[in-house]
Amino acid sequence: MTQLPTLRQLQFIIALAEHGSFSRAAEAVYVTQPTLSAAIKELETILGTVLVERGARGAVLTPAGEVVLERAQRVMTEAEDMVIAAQAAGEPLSGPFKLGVIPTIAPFLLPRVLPALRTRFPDIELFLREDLTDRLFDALRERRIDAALVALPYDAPLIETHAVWSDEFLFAGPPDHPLAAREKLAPADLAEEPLLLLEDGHCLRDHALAACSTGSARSDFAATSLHTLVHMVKSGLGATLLPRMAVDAGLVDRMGLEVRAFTPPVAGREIGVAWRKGSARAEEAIQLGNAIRDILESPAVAA
Amino acid sequence: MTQLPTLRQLQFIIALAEHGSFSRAAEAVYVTQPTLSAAIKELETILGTVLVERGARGAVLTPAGEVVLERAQRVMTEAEDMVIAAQAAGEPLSGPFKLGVIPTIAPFLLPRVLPALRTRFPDIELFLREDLTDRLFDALRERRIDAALVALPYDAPLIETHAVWSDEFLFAGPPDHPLAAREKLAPADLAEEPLLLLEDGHCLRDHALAACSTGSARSDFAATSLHTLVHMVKSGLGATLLPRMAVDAGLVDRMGLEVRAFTPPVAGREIGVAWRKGSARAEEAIQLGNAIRDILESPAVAA
DNA sequence: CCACCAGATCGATAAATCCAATGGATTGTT
DNA sequence: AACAATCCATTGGATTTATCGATCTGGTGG
Repeated sequence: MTQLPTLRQLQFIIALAEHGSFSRAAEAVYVTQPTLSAAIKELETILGTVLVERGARGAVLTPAGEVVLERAQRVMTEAEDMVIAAQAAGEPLSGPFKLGVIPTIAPFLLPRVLPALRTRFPDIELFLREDLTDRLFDALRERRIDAALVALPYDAPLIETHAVWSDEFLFAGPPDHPLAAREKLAPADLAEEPLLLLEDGHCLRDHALAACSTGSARSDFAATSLHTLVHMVKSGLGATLLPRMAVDAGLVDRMGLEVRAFTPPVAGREIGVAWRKGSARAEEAIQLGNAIRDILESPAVAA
Repeated sequence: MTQLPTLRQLQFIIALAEHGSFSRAAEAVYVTQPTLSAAIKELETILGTVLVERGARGAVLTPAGEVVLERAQRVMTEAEDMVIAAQAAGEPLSGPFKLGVIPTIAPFLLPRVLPALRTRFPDIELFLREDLTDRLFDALRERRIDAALVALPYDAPLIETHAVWSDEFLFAGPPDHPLAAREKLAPADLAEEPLLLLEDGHCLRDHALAACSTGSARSDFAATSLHTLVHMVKSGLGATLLPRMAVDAGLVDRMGLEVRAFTPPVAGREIGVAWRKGSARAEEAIQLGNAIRDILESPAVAA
């Protein structure tokens, strides 16, 4: 068995590469320069290769050093992931947990579930971040957040998901809208109507368009949030599809809008949790999703 | 910064999981049982979780322990890869190197390049393994071999390749074969002929079939090696395509077969090196491939 | 009830880690 | 040309850590 390096040594060479100087790297990892020098030297002995070019102006990695650096960073993140995964396995959903939520879910879901979540997981410190799906997925891949609540389906590499519940689409239009009077109403009936939707980038836009298969959106107007969207509908600019969750949360209360469900089969979008493939907190993400489902299914508390 | 475990501790818990007993695991990693006990205990402290269920009949991992085990194994292989990559970067193509070669290349290529390879890389210890492409790729993925010489294109996940040289297909048939007399000969001309090929699993079979687009093989006969294949051709069972490399190596010498090149554009297969994606020896595999190309392009030594 | 085996504990010792101080080499400045 | 400023290597000694042998404890099965 060949001698293995120490994680500490890997940490050191990463710091050395980052700072380009033994002294400054040593400072960064809270050891003295001789300690770091000795550690690097021993790492070079173990690996049988010179990793660092020592000069009067500091230290530069050799090509072999670059190779080692890259691998060392991977080893370190894997090791850190292991620590997180272990802590999570021992005491799930405790400590800091960074959750991303898309803007068409956040304002309607969070007020409803956050209190219950805190009751169920008293040790959790939930950090929330509201952003578009694309950017949340980027954040997941870059480990800036632990999980995200998004609408599915949404194709994304290196991302895994777990469905939590279905969010039905409702028709919403001005009171005098011709479709509002129909007995039966299918999403496809909107195909001929100009649809008022959120601006590009919001997945709700794409899912709504997909729901009324051949429909096309008004290209001259687009809303930046569901709240502005309903105001635009109120102004008679067109009809739209709203997620039931937003309506239940009171999005259109006292707006004087015509809102009605579609005749079955209903259309909608699937809400789910997403996490980076291989994430140390994948199991927790699933548990969180299930907990949210439970909370949503339990009778709502009267305000 | 959270405290990180030691690679040694990870090594210990892997051994513990493997042997199911503190004493035997300690033996396996050449420490005493108290040492291993202390190390595991400290690992549990660092991770803040109980990893092992201690019982009178030995030790069993807790669910959290299983999670840690899985991650720990990944960290360890990453770390080992780092050592290998570093050593390879410092002194490329030295030490043991396990190379797989497909059967339609090995007997014709190796005698020609092995001596020169040993001259060029005197410190290498080349271990050779002859097998079908599928099995070589499995071996690459399972880290049992470092690189493989195969024929491309060949679709395989987690495998990367680097083309080395092109191996032209030649027509081979009995002397009285009607096609042998043609002035111009294209692979497509074989479409109507019954083709004699290697048995299923050999990539040469697929590449040859692809070369004469609509061709179909004789389903009643298939050869197990190129040597038996030429004997079957000699017996008048049909015609075939042979890689030029095999012919150059003397496969059909004194056989009395009609062998001729196709009129350009010629058909053939690409020979290349393959390695597991992310392999620590990817760079060496490429270098080895380039070295083989150099050797093949240099004037052949007269026997 | 008693061996027996497994793991925990203990005390001593060997080894690794770390630091402060120092040395040698190079670069930039006066 | 001498000097000051960096930078990394080295040294020696203090501290911490790892490891071992011996021993203890607590379940299991006979």
